[in-house]
Amino acid sequence: MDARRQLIDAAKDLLWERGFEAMSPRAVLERSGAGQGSLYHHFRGKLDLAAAALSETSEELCGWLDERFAEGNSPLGTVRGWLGHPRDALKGCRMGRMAAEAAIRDEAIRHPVGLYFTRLEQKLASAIGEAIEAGELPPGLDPLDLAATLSATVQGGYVLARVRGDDGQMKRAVRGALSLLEHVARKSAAPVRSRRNGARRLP
Amino acid sequence: MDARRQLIDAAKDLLWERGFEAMSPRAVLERSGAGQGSLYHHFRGKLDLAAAALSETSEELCGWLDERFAEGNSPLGTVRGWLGHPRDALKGCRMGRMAAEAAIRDEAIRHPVGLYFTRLEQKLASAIGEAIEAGELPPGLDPLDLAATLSATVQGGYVLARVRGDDGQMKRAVRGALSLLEHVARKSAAPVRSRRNGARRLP
DNA sequence: GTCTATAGCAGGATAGAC
DNA sequence: GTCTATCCTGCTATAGAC
Repeated sequence: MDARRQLIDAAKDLLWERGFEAMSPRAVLERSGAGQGSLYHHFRGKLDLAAAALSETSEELCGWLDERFAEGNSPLGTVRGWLGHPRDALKGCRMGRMAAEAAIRDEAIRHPVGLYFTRLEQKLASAIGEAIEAGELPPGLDPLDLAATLSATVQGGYVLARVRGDDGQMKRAVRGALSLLEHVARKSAAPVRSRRNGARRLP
Repeated sequence: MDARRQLIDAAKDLLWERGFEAMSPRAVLERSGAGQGSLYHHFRGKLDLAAAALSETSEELCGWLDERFAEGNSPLGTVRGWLGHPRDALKGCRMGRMAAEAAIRDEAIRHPVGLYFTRLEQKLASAIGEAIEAGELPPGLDPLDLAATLSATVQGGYVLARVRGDDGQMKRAVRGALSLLEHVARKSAAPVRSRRNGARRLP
């Protein structure tokens, strides 16, 4: 039962480093230290192993999101904090990386990855919605649209950084997004701040 | 000399559909109708062929950018037009797709891809700069940062669409970006519009 | 220049002993 | 449950005839 753990851990790493297509069962075995039989005893094959590994990674990242978005900042501060969080741009995103794989069409692969982005979108959209209610952002912005824009900016930041071989591309993309938020926020800072208390998020 | 053409055309398609790792020389040969020998006569191998194919695609897309950004709209209108241009989100970006490939570390692969994004960034940044000078956008926005944000939004739109299996994600990401631009533009519409004529771009 | 034939090797999975 | 040995397939490249 320990071999299963080792196999999943190795697969998680390799999926991040190489992606699904380029992750060979052999490489997983070597890195995990397990023997051939273990892999095919615990999993139906490479795809099944990858699905298990991605599910774990997805849950870890979702857990991280839950923590991050539960902290006691203002809604807009939370969004800014998430945007500005340091990222190893040249390594790529463990979930977003799967977008280029043909296997993303397979439900077993797409499901865990999709879950992460669904969760991210929900968290962002609800923080944005609260920011609007609190007068930190102007009404007229659609929270779902803006959530998609911001998560796309980060995912695109990974892409730009990798194709240019320059981790500064992520920084620029994030700075630009933060700057847009600043500008729309400044605009709404004075006029609103009204009847509604906004939704404070602390206990 | 015709075989070379067929090979490159087939490679361009396959790189888009499957990416570099998953593009086998065999598949290229089958699709192109050429024989084994032709490939290794005209190219040193798979990587060399892929580099040639990506260079062509990159030039085509750069040419498209040149046309697109030379049209006679206002600077901000040009940016909006590029953002809103219809895209087949689930197919992915022919250039951005390469970000996930390990081969992106190879200069022969990264160079043509990087060229496209450099060109895109220049076009966007200069249009944004002109928009600022013309008072369509507020000063205080950094054109390079914003250019990175917008190209990242589109690239991320592809990623989100593919991992969610939902082409609407691209639309949302783009709508959100357009909406942010609207808001910062409205803000600057009145105050500026001053001494400088802005940079008109028609002949 | 283009073709067919084939080499050499790695990927993914299975068999069967322990 | 875990191991080693092994199978089949397809990928990448080369050889050498036409």
